Amino acid sequence: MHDRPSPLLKMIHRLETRARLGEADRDALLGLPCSVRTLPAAAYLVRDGDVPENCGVLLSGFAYRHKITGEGARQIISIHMPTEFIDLQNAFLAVSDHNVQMLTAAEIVLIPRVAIRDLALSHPAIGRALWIDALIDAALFREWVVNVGRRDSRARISHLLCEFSLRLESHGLASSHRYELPMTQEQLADAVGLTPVHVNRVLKLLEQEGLISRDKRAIVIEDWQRMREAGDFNERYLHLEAA
Amino acid sequence: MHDRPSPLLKMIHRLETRARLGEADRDALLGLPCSVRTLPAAAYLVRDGDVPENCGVLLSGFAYRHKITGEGARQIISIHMPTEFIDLQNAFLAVSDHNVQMLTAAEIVLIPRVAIRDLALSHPAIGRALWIDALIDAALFREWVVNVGRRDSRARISHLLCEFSLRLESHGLASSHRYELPMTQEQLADAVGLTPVHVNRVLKLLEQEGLISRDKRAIVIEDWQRMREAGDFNERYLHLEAA
DNA sequence: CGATCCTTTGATATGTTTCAAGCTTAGTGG
DNA sequence: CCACTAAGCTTGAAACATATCAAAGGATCG
Repeated sequence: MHDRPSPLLKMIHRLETRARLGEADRDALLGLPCSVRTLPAAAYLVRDGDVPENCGVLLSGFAYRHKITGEGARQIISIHMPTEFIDLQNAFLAVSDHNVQMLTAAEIVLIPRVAIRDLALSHPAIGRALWIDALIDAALFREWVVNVGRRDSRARISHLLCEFSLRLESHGLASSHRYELPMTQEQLADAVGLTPVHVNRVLKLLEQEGLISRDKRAIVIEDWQRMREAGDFNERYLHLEAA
Repeated sequence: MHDRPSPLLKMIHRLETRARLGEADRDALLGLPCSVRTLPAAAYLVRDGDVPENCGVLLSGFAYRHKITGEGARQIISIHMPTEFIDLQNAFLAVSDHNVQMLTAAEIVLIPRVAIRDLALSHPAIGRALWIDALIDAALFREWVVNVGRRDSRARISHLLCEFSLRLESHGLASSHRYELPMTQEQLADAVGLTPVHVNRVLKLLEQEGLISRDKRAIVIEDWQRMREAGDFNERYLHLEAA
């Protein structure tokens, strides 16, 4: 008999940076019932109003959450990278209040919501790690409210690009403020509450100012200090030290 | 010897609507070390960058959370009513990423963060109730991102007025869509990402349209159905059934 | 009863959207 | 391997929603 390595290994590793896990905690996590699913870009995992049976962990690729207004406008609410829980709230809330969709082709691990919930409640160290995860999630939402509510277009976009850079680096997926932005300008627009046309103009402007350079969707932040200022960016809300 | 009734009674009662608590859970909550503090309107409880020792529960009055941008603009992020936790995230995250300020004079109960944290991790039923609380908090942030990102001024303000109405009613603090809005138009503006001048004009408009009526800060939503439409309001995100 | 804070109103300025069209790139089938 | 197509990006001109500036009018509270 021979165990395949759990698809959750990397996620567990990330949780260990949040709270020290014991042997029993690790075993419990490894024992979680789960199934891996491969989804193409743009596939929905959860829809607004669904009553999901699972929580998803992103293994590879990028995902995003969004809502559609009555007018048909879309607002992207968060962007997720590998090893992150995409919809932890399903563990405790019955009905989903937003959509979860793939930004790129992606693999996700599905874990029954009750399994996650029971683990969070029965294993203090795991509970703690999940709490931190969920609370950082909420901290990002708060910052996005500010971004979209009180910053002009240049700052909004700069802020998002800064956030993306630091988050990717903290996941070990980029360095030197250089990365591949996995979204179209239309999606970018929906993340910052602007039109795609205007996003295009602002990106061009940032490039002219020498703050960034672009090649297709590859972004290089050429001057991190000035970019931080342009985006009114302060990484405190990312709570990177909690990781 | 004679115990004074715990100031936390109402909050505990609210938690019981989230998860069934046993005798031991209730005792643990009642045994929580805590102190009551009375704060005047506009007093700060926590400031961005603080490392708070406590979590606050609102006993009476209203509080709000906000952030200030580098340009000096303020964005209000949430508004809190009696029995709610104002800053649960302090239990698990060391440094605060936003300000918590009183909207009106208020009484708050301070509970040491470690006490809350240990309780959340050691008592599954309490943990569950707190999880639901925190996740609903996050659900409101998400809706606010949408509100501020993708709705025009009329819808934004209508949405906020609808949210306020339902939340107050669910707390037993209002009925018939009639309530006292505990904020100035400037604060309203900071909650929806507009200027106070424009908020004023939109309120006037909503009044002319017969959707609301006002007297000082007393609001009556005269036509709930049309107001819901105007605000593109769907209460799903409030997860009222979880209560 | 004066002073301060809030609300209301008008005129003008501006950032962003909307509309429309051309351009580039990547993918697909002949 | 080329031609075709669809998707995304870029650009310009005009329209519009909201901001800004400025000042007057209420309300509230020592």
